[in-house]
Amino acid sequence: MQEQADKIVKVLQANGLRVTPQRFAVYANLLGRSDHPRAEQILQDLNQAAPQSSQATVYSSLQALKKVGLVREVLLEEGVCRYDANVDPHHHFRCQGCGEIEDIPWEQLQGIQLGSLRSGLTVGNYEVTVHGWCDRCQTH
Amino acid sequence: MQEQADKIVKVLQANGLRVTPQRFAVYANLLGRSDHPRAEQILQDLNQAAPQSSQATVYSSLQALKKVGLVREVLLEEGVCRYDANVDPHHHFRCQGCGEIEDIPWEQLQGIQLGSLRSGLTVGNYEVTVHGWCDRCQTH
DNA sequence: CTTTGTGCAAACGATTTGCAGGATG
DNA sequence: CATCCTGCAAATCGTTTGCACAAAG
Repeated sequence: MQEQADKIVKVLQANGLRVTPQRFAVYANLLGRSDHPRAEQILQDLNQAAPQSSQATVYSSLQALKKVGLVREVLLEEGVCRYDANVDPHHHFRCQGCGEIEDIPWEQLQGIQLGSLRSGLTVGNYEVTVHGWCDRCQTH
Repeated sequence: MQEQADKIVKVLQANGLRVTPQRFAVYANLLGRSDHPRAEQILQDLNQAAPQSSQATVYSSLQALKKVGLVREVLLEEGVCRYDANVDPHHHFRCQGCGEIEDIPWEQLQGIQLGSLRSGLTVGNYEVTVHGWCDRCQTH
């Protein structure tokens, strides 16, 4: 636990970010969950027991973390921005019933051929979004 | 042109939508462009010469068109909802420089194997989003 | 004539900003 | 001790809503 905390501090510093209790808490919270929360959900989670951070600070922490590449945005619903501390390439599955978002490991969707894209386009990265129904929402 | 207009009227009716000048204009506008505009851009385009529609009506027209499946949303940027009258399955390319979004024909990204998804998930549809740089933005 | 759409303005939710005080390196 | 961060409240952006009037089928 302490070891984990030290590691987070080091990662933040290595990326040129000052380590403040709030920023630490936001990043640690995001690392500890895989449900792609929105800023608001992180805020509530942090302040559940005792006030730890303000709304504006959560937003700015997320921006800072995003800028250095420690978190990324996940955009799968209209007007909703979710965050993910898993920055390794992976795909997403979104349940059309409950809205839950689940990671799909990179290796599980292989065989994509990007070679035939129109010339003139330079590919940086790509990802697949799968829409469907999860276990609990089979009765659509 | 007139032929095209008649066709649009028929499509709207076939989908159970009343044909109003505003709704017609929104759909025709979207059909005539491939740049995935936001609601606001459609509004401005329509009212460029003379007032044709109000903001609220553009939004509600888009909702109605979306509900019957004549247009779809494209979500590739934070907090921004774009619209597309091309509802055939296709993928998207987004330039990280200028933000331009370009369609990628479905056939151009083949070979995706969805078979190995975790059991319990039912696949509805999927799409690939490619991030990169377009012709004009090669100097990143 | 019944139902649905339009336009206006106000309301809304999510995110951003300005600024003064406080903490970090 | 210079720089950057925090917290508050106000501002902003895109979108939605309530309601009275108008138009479509």
